[in-house]
Amino acid sequence: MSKPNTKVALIQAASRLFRLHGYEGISLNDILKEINIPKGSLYHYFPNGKEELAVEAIHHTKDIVLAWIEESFEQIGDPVKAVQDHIHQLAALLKDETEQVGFPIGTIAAEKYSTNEPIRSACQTAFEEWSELYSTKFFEAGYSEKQAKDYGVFILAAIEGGILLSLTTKSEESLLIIADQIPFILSKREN
Amino acid sequence: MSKPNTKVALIQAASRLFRLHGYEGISLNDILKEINIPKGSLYHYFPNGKEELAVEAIHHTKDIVLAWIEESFEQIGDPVKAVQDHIHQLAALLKDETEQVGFPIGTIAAEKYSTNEPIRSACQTAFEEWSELYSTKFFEAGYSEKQAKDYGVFILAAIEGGILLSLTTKSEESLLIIADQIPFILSKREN
DNA sequence: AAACAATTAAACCGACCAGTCTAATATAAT
DNA sequence: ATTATATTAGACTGGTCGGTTTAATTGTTT
Repeated sequence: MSKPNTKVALIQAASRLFRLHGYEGISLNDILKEINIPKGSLYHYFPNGKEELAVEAIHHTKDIVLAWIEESFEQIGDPVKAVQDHIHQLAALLKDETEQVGFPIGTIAAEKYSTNEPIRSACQTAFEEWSELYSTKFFEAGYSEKQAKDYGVFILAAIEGGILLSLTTKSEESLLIIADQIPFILSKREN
Repeated sequence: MSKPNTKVALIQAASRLFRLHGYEGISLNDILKEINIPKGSLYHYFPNGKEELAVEAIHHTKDIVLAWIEESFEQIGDPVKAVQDHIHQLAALLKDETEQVGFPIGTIAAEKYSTNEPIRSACQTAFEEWSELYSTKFFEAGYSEKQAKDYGVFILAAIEGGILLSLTTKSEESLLIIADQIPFILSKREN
C-alpha cells in the first residue's frame, strides 16, 4: 500500500514514450532517465522487464483513450457529432507541440503483432474495447445491432489511419477530411 | 552497369523486413544474413547506412503497392468494385502465412515520423502517391474534383487502419467489414 | 597482361541494449 | 528497539547495435 507512486510514474512515462517512438525505439534507460528512477525499482515492480512494463503501459493508454471517447459522447448526445468532436480534438492535439499524443497503440501494435504475443494481445484488447465503445454508443442511439458493430470497427479503422496520415504529413488535413465524411458514413440504412 | 544485383537484393530484403518489423525492429545484420551479403557491400551501395537503405526501401514498397492498386483498377472498371477488390486481396494476403505483406509504410512511419526527417518525408510521399492514385481514378470515373480528393484520403486512411486492425487481431474480419462499407462511402453526393 | 576501379569480405570499434546482482536504505510490524 | 520487508541505488555483464577500416578479390579497360 502506502505510495507506489514509482510504479504509476513508470507506467505513465512508458505509455507516453511507447506512443511516440514504439517499443523498439525506446530503451528502458530512456524511460528511467525521464523520471529519474533507478533500474532496480523498475525490475522490482516489473520483474519481467520491458515486456511486462509495455503490457501495462498499453492497458493504461487504452483506458485514457476510452475515457476520452466516452467524454465526447457524454457531452454531445448525437453520435455523429460526438465522433466528429473526438476527431477534431485529436487533430487539435496533434498540432499542439506540447501535447504529445503520438499514435496510441498503433505503433507498438504494428511493430510487435507478429513477434510478441503478450503485447499483440494487449493491443488487440485495446482496439476491441475502443471499437465496442463506439458500437455500444451507436446501438444506444438506435442503430441496428449489425450496423452498430460494423460502424464501430469502421470508425476506429478510419481514425487510426487518419492519425497515421496526419502524423506523417505533419498536417491535420487528413483527420479533418475524415471528420467531414463521418455524417455520410453513419447513416441508418436498410441492409 | 552490368549487375548491381546486390543492391536490388538489399532493397527488396529491406523492404520486406521493414514492412514486417519496422525500422528499429530489424538490424542491418538481420538484413545481410537473410541474403548472405557482407557488410562491406551494404556500405558500398549505401554509404549513409541504415537510413539511406530505409529510404530506398520505402520508395520500393511504395512502387509495389502503386502497381498493385493500379492493377485492380485496370482489371475492374467500376471504381467502387476496384477498391473492394483491392481490399479483398489484402485480406487474403494477410491470412496467407507465406506471403508476408506486413504493414506497408505504416510501421516505419509510425516509428520515425518525429525523429527522422528523411524517412518521414519518404513515407509522406508514399501516402500521397497512393492517395492521389485513388483520387485520379475517382476523378476519371466522374466524381467531382473535391470528392475525388477527399475520397482518396479517406479510402487510404480506412485501408491503413483496417490493415492494422486485421494484423493485430489476426483476423481478416476488420478489412472485410471495411470493404462492405465502401459502396456507401463512395457515393456521388451533392456537396 | 598490366593497370585500375568496383566490389566483396570480415575483423573490429565504441556505444548502448535488456537484464542481473548485491548492498544500502527506508518503512512497517512486533 | 528490533526484526522483517519493501524499495532504492547503480555498478556490472554478455550480447548486439550501426558503423569503420583494411585487405582481398573480382571485373573492366587498355
